[in-house]
Amino acid sequence: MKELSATAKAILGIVAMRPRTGYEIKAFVDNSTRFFWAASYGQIYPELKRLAENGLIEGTDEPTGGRRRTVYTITAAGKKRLREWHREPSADLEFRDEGMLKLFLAGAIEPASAPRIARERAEQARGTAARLREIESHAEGKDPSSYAVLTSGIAFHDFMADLFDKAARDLERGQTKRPTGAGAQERRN
Amino acid sequence: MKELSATAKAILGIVAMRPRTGYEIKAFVDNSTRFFWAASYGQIYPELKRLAENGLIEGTDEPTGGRRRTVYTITAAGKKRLREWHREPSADLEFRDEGMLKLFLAGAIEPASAPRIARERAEQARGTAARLREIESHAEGKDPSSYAVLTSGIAFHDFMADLFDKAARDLERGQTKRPTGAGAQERRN
DNA sequence: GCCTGCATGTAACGTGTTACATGATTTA
DNA sequence: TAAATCATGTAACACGTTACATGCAGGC
Repeated sequence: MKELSATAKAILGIVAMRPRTGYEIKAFVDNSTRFFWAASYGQIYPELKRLAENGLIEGTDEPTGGRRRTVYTITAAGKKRLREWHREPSADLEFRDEGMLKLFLAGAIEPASAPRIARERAEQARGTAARLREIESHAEGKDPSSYAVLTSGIAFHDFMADLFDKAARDLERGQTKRPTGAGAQERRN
Repeated sequence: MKELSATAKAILGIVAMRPRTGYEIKAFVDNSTRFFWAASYGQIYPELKRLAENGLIEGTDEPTGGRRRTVYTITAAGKKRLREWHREPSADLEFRDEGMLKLFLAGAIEPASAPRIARERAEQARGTAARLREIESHAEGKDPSSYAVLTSGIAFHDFMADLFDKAARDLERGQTKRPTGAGAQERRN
């Protein structure tokens, strides 16, 4: 039995919260972890099968009328595996941000458009923060740690919005405080 | 000539800053855009060929002694393409954060370890911020917009460190301020 | 003469998204 | 009865990383 991918662990963890079908897992991901951990049907269904084959979860047929339906429950082995994972060091966060990329390259493309790019990115962040607040208001994962993550997500996107607004203002004024000697040196680390 | 991938645009943009070899592009990415846009040789070299075939960049052989070396320069068509891209709406930022995932699932795995997870994640963020400060101190991309992005990256990781430290403190005290009625309602959006 | 850095490339692999196919149940 | 939602699944494709192969140049 090979290493599990991080996505496999995410699915395993969600099943650990309470038994669910593949469809329910997708719905749960879409309105909770989506912003830091997404998953598609193309991953979920094959992964559920693999986890079941490895004895980490167990599927029970629970049809609703004539509609087939398999509910997965975590096993003792699955719980053990999750606790092990919890103790291992985590991978660095990875993110790709096309807005940042555009802003970074603005000088080589059209310097004058830099403030606009920054403003647009700020707007995007505000939108995301608003959607997270929406989720928070009828929050499902109500235990302390998942609530902490939700709150952090909101704070994070609020922060990004402020950051890009500030960058836009600086760029508009042409006051980007470039590293011209003293100023930049005194605060390294 | 099909759509360019976002990575293709990143490479095109870097060539637009000044002519470079594939090797130099990789080095540049590794110590500037890496934290919001990474790229590997496996992408860079094939992509440079494709961009050249499409007439967006042009490769010139400039060997150093007997060592073959191709320097790529942006063409007029390439510049045009970049300006078009600059005007299109950007994709949402996407990020995956294994530390956040662990924290989110902590309640279903081992609630008592949640503060530790949060502290570790904070430590990681401090490390990343420190590496960015290092880059900032001998910054290559010195134009206002790329400098703004670098500064933002530092502020971002500092913020993440504070965020997770704060979450850790709250979780230690068991004071996670859960959405118990009024408090949570009054500030939704 | 050896190691590090410059330089180019590819094959294999793993991961993830999109689009499609199928069909039952519930609600308007 | 039509549309939305519950439910499962896969095939094709796109994207990215890792590991390897190759070879020259410069400094110790």
